[in-house]
Amino acid sequence: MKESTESLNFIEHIIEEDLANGFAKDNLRFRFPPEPNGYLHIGHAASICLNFGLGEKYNAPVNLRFDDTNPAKEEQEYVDAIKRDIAWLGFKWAKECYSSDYFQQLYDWAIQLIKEGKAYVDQQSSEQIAAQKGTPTSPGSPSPYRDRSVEENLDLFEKMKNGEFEAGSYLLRAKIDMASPNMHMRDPILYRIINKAHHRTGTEWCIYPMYDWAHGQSDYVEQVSHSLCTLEFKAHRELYDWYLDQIYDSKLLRPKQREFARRNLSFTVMSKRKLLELVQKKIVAGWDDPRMPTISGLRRRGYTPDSIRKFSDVAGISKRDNVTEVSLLEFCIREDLNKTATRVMGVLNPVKLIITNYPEGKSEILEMENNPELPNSGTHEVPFSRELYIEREDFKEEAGKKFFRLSLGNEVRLKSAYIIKAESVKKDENGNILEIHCTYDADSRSGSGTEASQRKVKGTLHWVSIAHAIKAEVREYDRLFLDEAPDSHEDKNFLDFVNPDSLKIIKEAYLEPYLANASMDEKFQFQRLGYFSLDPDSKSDALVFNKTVGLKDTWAKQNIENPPQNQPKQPQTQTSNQGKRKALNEIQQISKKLTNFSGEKLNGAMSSILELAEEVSYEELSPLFNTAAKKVGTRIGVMLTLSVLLNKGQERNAEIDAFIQSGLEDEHEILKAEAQKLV
RNA sequence: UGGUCCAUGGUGUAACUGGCAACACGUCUGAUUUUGGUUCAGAAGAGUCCAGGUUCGAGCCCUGGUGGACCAACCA
Repeated sequence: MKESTESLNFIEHIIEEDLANGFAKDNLRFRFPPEPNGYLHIGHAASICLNFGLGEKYNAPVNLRFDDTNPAKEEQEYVDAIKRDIAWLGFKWAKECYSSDYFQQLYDWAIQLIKEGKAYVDQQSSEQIAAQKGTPTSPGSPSPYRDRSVEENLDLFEKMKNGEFEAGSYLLRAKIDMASPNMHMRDPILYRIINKAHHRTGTEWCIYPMYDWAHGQSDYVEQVSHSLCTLEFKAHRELYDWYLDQIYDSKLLRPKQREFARRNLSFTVMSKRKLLELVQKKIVAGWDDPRMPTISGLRRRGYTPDSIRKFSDVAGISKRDNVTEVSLLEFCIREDLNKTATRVMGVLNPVKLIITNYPEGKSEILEMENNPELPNSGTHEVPFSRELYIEREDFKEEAGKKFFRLSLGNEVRLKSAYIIKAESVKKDENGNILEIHCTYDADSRSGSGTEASQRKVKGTLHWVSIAHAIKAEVREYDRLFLDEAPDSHEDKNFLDFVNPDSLKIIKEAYLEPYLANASMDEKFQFQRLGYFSLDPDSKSDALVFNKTVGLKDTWAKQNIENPPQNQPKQPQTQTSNQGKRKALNEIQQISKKLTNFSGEKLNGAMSSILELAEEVSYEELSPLFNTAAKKVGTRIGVMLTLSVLLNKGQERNAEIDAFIQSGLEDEHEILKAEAQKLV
């Protein structure tokens, strides 16, 4: 068991409490229950890591159960992809299960329900049934077929099962409560007729159980102790329990469902339906497009299982709506790759550099560290010669004080090689730089131990020898959407926010020859650029690298004006994405802090209160006259608001006078002063 | 208009039966650095949606508001 110092999430608290109440640890059992109708994404990873993590923590089995009750949507392809992804994440399931394994048991239980008068066959259209269902605010009404005899129900259900009816013509429904405030309890559907081959049971069945009927019973069959799912299933819990009540044998373990919030990531979408839409509309190249938040997309992008597990761990589990910043995910992958990726050099946007005092035709082999973070990671060879490519952005004819790279008359080091000095440039008729002419210090070779080699220079550049470089394609990715939460806008479709520049293909990048032998599972850091790994599109003579994530770049940051977000909350406008909050409410929140403020902050806060006060009515304000004496800030805010109302012609009354009087008698100077103004 | 759930720095989570609000990401300094990376040292940023109550003491408990999410597929 974990140290008690470690903080637990609320699910773990529930389990600890169950254990404390006598639940046997050996009976703990979990499951991850995907529907095989799409690929797993980073949101699923949260659930996978939660369930399998619990399994590891408590040494309990975790089943992988495919919730395959709808042959119209599900396919073997998805089953395979899901298994691959979970295994890749490094988790081992105890048993591979399928809801379809329990179809016979489910059917038998359904017969039992019918015999007990708790289920009936309906034969209305879906429109009729929907109409009878009522709305969340008004009760439903019973189906005319609700009170069929047991015999008739049994007979019809038998015929449904035998395929004697058309798809959609008959249903089996549970008889619960058409007036329940919980819509799911208004005679939910148990079975529907679907004439489609199932990926596992083929054409054996033509009736298929609904999610609610299958899920809890599957948990029960597998003796899952804690059935964890996302919040939108909260309302299903009552039904989950009702179904269990009907079939539960008290000698067996009774599963319980608990719900947690799904994890959202900023600048992307996280629903299988929407991801499928991106695939089908060819906005991305497929489920495993490196821009997709799918596990397979992240894998192709170069993310590691560890980084995803770390992300899930550090993001946590709770019950509130959330949008986690992608920067957290990026932190997790950088942290991992920094320790493991082999350092290499590649030039993405080349400009030619000629070392004029380096002998023509000469080349030499230099040594380069594989990974400075890993003590025994060794070195690899990198060829050096007279003509090199460096990054175009790494040269400026005239540099400012803060530019540490190459400029005319200044020295920089070429990583793992020599110190060079830029002497002149050759340009075309449009002024574009064609060549940079440099001289090098022959004594300054890295690792030679000479005094010259240890000289401090302002910058270090990566480079590649033109004669030895290999060409490769490099694909750089940016966020797929321009909006932080693209699917949270009622008035706009998430596709409206697709980033048109999310993919940048560099057809000819120049890489050091060492990379010719790169393998698919190797991770690289292209020095000063970021982390890269091979894309499966690669051929042995045509490599394709994906950029996983860039290095943190404090230089780039200086060149972009980014709005500081570490400022104290501006009291002025609190509109944000919370929708319009009531003005008074905002005033209250600002007022509360008034006594902590001084100077400009105080003035700012007070003037925004005065502004907001324009929208406040006397009826709203007057209850706050009773605000406790010790809550001075709120009382000042109320006093300010009152002054605005009085200015607008609000008549004075006893209530108002009393409030002003109380302010006059107060010890707090600001409050007293504001009250004074109203006398 | 009903039911259910949620509300803690910019973001994500903590705070065990009430006890001076913690951690991570992000942001900003400075040092080190043959990656403007890493590492190291430090800083700013919330008084916990609002109000009332209980209490010596409330982010945690009670009451009433406010805001947000979910619920009416023969989907899961």
